[in-house]
Amino acid sequence: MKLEKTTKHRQKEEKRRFDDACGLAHALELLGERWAMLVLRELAYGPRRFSELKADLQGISANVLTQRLTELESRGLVRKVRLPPPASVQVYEASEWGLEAVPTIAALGRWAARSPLHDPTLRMSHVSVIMSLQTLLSPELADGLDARVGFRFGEADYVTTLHRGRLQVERGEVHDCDVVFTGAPSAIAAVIHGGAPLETIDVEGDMALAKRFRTLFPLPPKIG
Amino acid sequence: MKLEKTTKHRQKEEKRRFDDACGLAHALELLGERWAMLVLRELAYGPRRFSELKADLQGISANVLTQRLTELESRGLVRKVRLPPPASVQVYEASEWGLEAVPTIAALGRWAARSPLHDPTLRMSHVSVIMSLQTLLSPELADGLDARVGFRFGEADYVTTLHRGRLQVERGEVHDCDVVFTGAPSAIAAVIHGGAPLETIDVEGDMALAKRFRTLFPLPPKIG
DNA sequence: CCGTATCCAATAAGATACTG
DNA sequence: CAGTATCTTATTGGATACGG
Repeated sequence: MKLEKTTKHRQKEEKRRFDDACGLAHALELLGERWAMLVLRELAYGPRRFSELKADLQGISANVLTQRLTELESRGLVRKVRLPPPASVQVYEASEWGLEAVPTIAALGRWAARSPLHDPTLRMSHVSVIMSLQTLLSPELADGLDARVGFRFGEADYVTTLHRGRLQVERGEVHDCDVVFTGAPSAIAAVIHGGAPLETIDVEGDMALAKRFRTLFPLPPKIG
Repeated sequence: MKLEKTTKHRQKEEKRRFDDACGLAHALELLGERWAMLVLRELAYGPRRFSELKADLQGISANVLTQRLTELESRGLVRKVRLPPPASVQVYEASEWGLEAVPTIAALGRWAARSPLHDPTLRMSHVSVIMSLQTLLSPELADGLDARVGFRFGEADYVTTLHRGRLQVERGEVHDCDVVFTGAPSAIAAVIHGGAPLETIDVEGDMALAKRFRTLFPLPPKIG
């Protein structure tokens, strides 16, 4: 005989909980769904529009992106904002608290880079490239070095400031930089993390600084 | 007209990848599936048997647990070990590298505890309770305090050592402790994190120490 | 162009029964 | 105890149609 429907039909509202007071379990309820952490990553350096997110999160479908954004908004990680005229476009931005999770998820990325299964030749978004710089910067190697380094990825520009072994990041027009890297995100990542020749991207400014800069972000050792 | 089957039928082997070189995306391929991080959490303090995992991960089904363990094993985070006779039982243990992810996922838990949606009255496993102590310990509050504190949860015992603002953890028999807490995981968590009266659990040993100990693990402030 | 909503096929998760 | 096998339900992704 069959039990009617199922023993205890879950209500739609309380679907798929872990029912675990552990903070980690709650973290997974907040942003454990597929794509959710990657959406938050894309918002790490400022608000983005729906179509940008869809383009940079290669493979996500519009309906899933809509759902993830709605969920993240209802949970307080993301806000839906309409920019004032004349721009007047709709953007999504991470809340203060949502941004606080970013260093932790970046640390997860650093940990995963030690996996032999990791394939660094795949596509990267510009956000991923900038985040990898912040995450992999070695304070020892950067010790005593001050620099203002610009990035032009085509769809987005960043200015990063190296100071006291930390890399501060701002999105926006490149100006007053000591050196500027121009190229697709994957190409720039290949130069900085993969040891590809500097000539494969455009570099303007202090070439000696450019050469030193690319040595400051050592990949963690692969596991054996 | 319909395209035959689908435009590009994914091979089973390359199912559901993110196709993103970002370390975070790879982390999610390694342990982003439902339950995977919680399985790893359960292995944080030593090997566990299948039935223990199934019991402590309330709500997981046997087939999903089997699948998560198999996947984590094939990815190098977990090893399947048969203990030598006379025990001769099968256990699962985290690899060195797998253990390296634990502080990061614990940090995610700490972040999530600030959510107003977090319900700390739900069930906790003994591993979660011990991990919450390690994660929430305030080095400032614990400054200068040395203590050996035991926990008897019924199904498992731990000895924790407070030294130099850090809490070291070992699973195993309680002995030579300054104070020992005995009770269900949720009851002990309620006393230490929730401010429940000390009398709701068993405390043996230095009562003054017990009273101070429970103040060393402040919850992060709720957002609001 | 900016999204939303809907439908459908393919997977993943869940419940439960069952086997060595 | 340690899982498999099987069936049901939920989620995902892809395509496409729709509203501002």
